[in-house]
Formats: sequence, C-alpha cells, structure tokens
Amino acid sequence: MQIRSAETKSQIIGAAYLLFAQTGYDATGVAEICQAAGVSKGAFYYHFPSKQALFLELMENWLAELDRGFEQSIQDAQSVPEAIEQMASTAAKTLQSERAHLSIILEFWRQAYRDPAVWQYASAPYRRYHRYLTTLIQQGISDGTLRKINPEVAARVFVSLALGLLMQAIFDPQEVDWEQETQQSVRLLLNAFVEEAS
Amino acid sequence: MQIRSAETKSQIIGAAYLLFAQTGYDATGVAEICQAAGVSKGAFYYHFPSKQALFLELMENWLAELDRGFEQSIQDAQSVPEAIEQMASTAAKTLQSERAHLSIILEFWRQAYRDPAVWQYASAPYRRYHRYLTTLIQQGISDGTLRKINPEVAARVFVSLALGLLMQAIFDPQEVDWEQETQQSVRLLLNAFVEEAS
DNA sequence: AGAATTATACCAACCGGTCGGTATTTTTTG
DNA sequence: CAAAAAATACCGACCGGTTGGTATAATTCT
Repeated sequence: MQIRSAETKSQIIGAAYLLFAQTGYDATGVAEICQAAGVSKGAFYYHFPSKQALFLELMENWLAELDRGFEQSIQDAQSVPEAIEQMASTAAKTLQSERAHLSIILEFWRQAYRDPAVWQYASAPYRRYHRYLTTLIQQGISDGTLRKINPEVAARVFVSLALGLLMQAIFDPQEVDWEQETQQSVRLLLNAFVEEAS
Repeated sequence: MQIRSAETKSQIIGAAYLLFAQTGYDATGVAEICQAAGVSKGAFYYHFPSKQALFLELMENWLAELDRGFEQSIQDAQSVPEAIEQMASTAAKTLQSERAHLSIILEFWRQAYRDPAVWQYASAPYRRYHRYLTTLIQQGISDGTLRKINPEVAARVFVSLALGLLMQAIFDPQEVDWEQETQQSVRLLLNAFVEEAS
C-alpha cells in the first residue's frame, strides 16, 4: 500500500528534522534516526539513497513551507512600508513557532557551503527575497512614499537585518523577544526611509 | 627549547585552520591535520588534550585577532557617524583579507551552539559590540548629531547588518564586492539616522 | 503469486584517542 | 667542562567503537 509507505517516509523525515536540529547532521546517525522514527534501516534505505539525500529533501520541504507562509501574507498590503512590515511580521512569527529547532538552519548553511546541490536550494530564497524587496522599494520611491535611496542597497539592508536577527535568535532563543525586536528594527528603518511629509 | 615546541603548535593550529575552513570540523580528521602540519599524532596530543580543545584555542586566537584590528581603528574618529563608519570599514577589510576562509565562522557558530564553553567565547564579542554601539549612538543623540532613535534598537540593527552581510559574503565570496557593499549599507543607515540640518 | 515494503545481520572504513618508546634539549652534578 | 640525569617534545603503531551503507531474508499488500 502506498499509504503506509508515505507514512514511514514522513516519519523518517520528521525524526531526522528533530535530531538534526538537536544534535547536528554529522552527530546524528542513520540508526538513530531509524530508532526515533520507529523504523528499520532497511526501510530507510528503501526510501532514501543516502543520508545526504534525506537531508536535501528535508531542506526542500522546510524552505517550501517557509515560502508558503510568505506568499499568503504578502497579498493585501495597502502601502509599500506596510508590505515590508508585514513580510517581517510573517517571518518573525514563522520562526517563533519553530524557535526550538532553528538550529537546523545552521545545518542547512553548513551543508550548503560544501555541497553545490544544497547550495542551489538554500541560496535561492535569499536572492528571491532580495529581488522582491528591491522592486518593492523602487515602487515606494516612485510613488513618493519613500525617500530617494538606493533600492538595491536598501533591500540588502533588509535581507541582512533578517539574517542577522535570525542568527541572534538562534543563539539567544529566550533572552529577548525576537518577534518584538524584529518589529522595532523594521519600524526604525522604515521611519528613517519614508519621505518626510512636506 | 620552547621555540621548536611553539613552532609545531602554531603549525598545527595553522593547518587546522585551513582544513576546518575547507572541509569542516567533523570531516577533518586529526590524522589529516597532523599530515598537513608535518607532525605526528603524538605531537598533536602532546600539545592539545583533544581535537575540541584545539578548536577552542584556534577560535580564541581568531577572535582576539579580530578584536585587535578593531581597537586600532576606533581610536581617532572625529564624530559618532565617522566612528561607526570606520568600525564597519575595518570589519570589512579584515574579513576581505580572510575571505577564502570565512567558512570557519560557520564552524564556530555550529560548535558554539552545542558546546557552552565555545558559546561563551563566541558570543562575547557580539554582545560587546552591541553594548559599545549603543553607547556610541546614545552619545551621538545627546550631542545632536543623530536623530532621537532608540539606541538599543539602532545598535541591534547595525550588529544584525554586520552578521547578515557576513553570512552573504561567506556564501557569495566573488559575486559582489562586499567591502563596498558594507560601506554603502552603513552610509545609507547613517544618512537616515543623522539629524537633518535645521 | 509477485511486487512492494520492511526487518535483520553484517561489513569495511574510519576516527579520536592511547601508549610504549625514542629523540632532543635543559639542568644538574662531579 | 663534560658526563649524567631529568624533563620536554615527538613518533607511529594500535585499539575500541562507531558509522554509512549493503545483502538478504521476512512480511505485507494488491
């Protein structure tokens, strides 16, 4: 039956997700994953050709989910600053809900640095967000909402801000309310970027 | 004599630095490090109690060097914005010179996430920079150079920007001139933060 | 039955770390 | 000063344990 098969596969991915986030890719053995998933090694290698392949699929799923969250939120924004603020809010909320397993991102980055195939998947989102933000800011400038700043650079600042906050959230999960911190940071920037009422 | 001893030790650290940056901590074997350093395994374990200890020492050295670069540059700045700009410039230059081995930072972060001892060393600098930037911005506000922004938040933005740009520089070492990109980003922010001439 | 799926047993490679012993340098002693 | 003793620095074979992956048998589903 395909139902059971699919079930075991997602069991494996789920267990691997938790273990990779908890202990890291290298330190997590295949046997360990199988045990946590309640599945044998044979089943594992029936569904995945290798540990690395499992990792890639896991990452694809994760990033796709992240994208899904974004696309829903971007829809209805009245102004450019509001759109950016909403993007930030969505990102913060998504990450907040997964804050216990954010370290999986460290694993993504590490693998991405070594394996070109992983790099392709991992780097695409950032490029896309940068491009999207650039056009958004351009639009804000031409409709007079934003001051005449360099859209490319400003977009890079936002992407960097997101990455930087993410890093800090990974390492200080409780110290600070990162959702609020994100909101404050973005507002600070937007206030500094909006055209003064004349 | 201690000279030979110190020599071999630094040979080991040097070789480990390159290999860790190239292949990662886990994937780099002790034997491999020894071979690259032209030294035996016995010598290795004479100088370091464990692979992990070597890593820690390597990281301490690296971070201390980074600090040294900063302290020299911060000295003579005429204004608060100039001080920040100079900090950014120094950071960018330092990282530019080591751009081929920046991925060692990924290793730092990963180990820091697991080992509390490593975490202490790795997180201290960024806390320090955040604190320093906060007072710097506070000063800029009280002397009328900067607008009335939240110093804590603004400092966080700068730290995040640095982390974010660093991440991107690690993954796209050639695509962009990150030294220039850093300068542009910081200037954009500073321009947005300075008090308009009245 | 037979194809798909899961379980068990196993392997070869590798890895961090140890250990008995050797070479080299420094210190002590006659 | 030189011989002896001690301390330091280094060598490389070796070990216990782990790991990703495989071969093959058992089971389940259609």
